[in-house]
Amino acid sequence: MQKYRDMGIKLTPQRLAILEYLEGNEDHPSADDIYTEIKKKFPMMSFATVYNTLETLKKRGDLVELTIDPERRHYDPDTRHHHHLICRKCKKILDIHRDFSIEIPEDQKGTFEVLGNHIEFYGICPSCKMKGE
Amino acid sequence: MQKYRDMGIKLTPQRLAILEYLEGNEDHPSADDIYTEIKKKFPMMSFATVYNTLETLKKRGDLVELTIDPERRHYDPDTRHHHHLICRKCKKILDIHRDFSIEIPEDQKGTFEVLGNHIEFYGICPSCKMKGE
DNA sequence: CACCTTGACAAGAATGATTCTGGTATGATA
DNA sequence: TATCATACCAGAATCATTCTTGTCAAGGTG
Repeated sequence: MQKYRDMGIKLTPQRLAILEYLEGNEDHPSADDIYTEIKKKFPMMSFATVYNTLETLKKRGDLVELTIDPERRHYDPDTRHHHHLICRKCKKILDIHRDFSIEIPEDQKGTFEVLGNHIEFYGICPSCKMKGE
Repeated sequence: MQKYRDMGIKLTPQRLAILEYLEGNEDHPSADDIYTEIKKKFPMMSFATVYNTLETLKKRGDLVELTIDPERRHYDPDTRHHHHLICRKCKKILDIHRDFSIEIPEDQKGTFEVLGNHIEFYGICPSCKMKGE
């Protein structure tokens, strides 16, 4: 996240902790991951605060919500356009920074205004491949 | 779905109703959509039956679960490999049948075994564009 | 066709992620 | 430092999905 000196958002210790946790984080944590971690430092932390903060960051465009796991939402502080590689076994999510120029041909797109895209690659990660048969 | 004469699955009126509803359906319904519709014919229908049947079909490979909407799961009886176009406003989901040859370059993929991919295009559908400014 | 076994059904309880509520506390600003 | 908007916490509420249990019926067999 940009230096927390941001503008327009009230800085509280809880928010700072969340911002710090997210900064450079490439694990695509869930709200629960964040809550559990932050709670170590702030035992009074409430789940509502985590969700509220995530919502605020999302609205400001400093956080992206991923809809990859049907069980729970994951969050990605990397707001640059990129794609994901997901392990079918351990569910780990990896970033793919690469531009694939994909365009829907006119005849299928019609007047649908395409604003963007997101590719999910799925398969088996190295460590799972080693374990499993 | 292939002619219900399938093998290995016990045919019940409830299942037939669900199969019929799904046959050729391109609306990507949620469990609730299916439940609500089938309930008209079978007022005794239980939600558990819908979920059980969907699970069974999924296991047999006759149904694909879509993780596109963070609110609820959607189901697609079209099991051919294809992609989706999602309207940011009305959340409508459209099919894109087109092969995009996308490959992750070796240096990023490493020994990750990529089995497939799914592209989500998002934007504004024609009817929403017309309504909104 | 009658019987039997297995698996499907309904109803409702349980679970778990996310959202909401209401009252209190605290940054940011003057 | 006083003010005020806004964030915080705790817990309740919501809602999709899963689980449980007792009952029943589909499909195969004789």
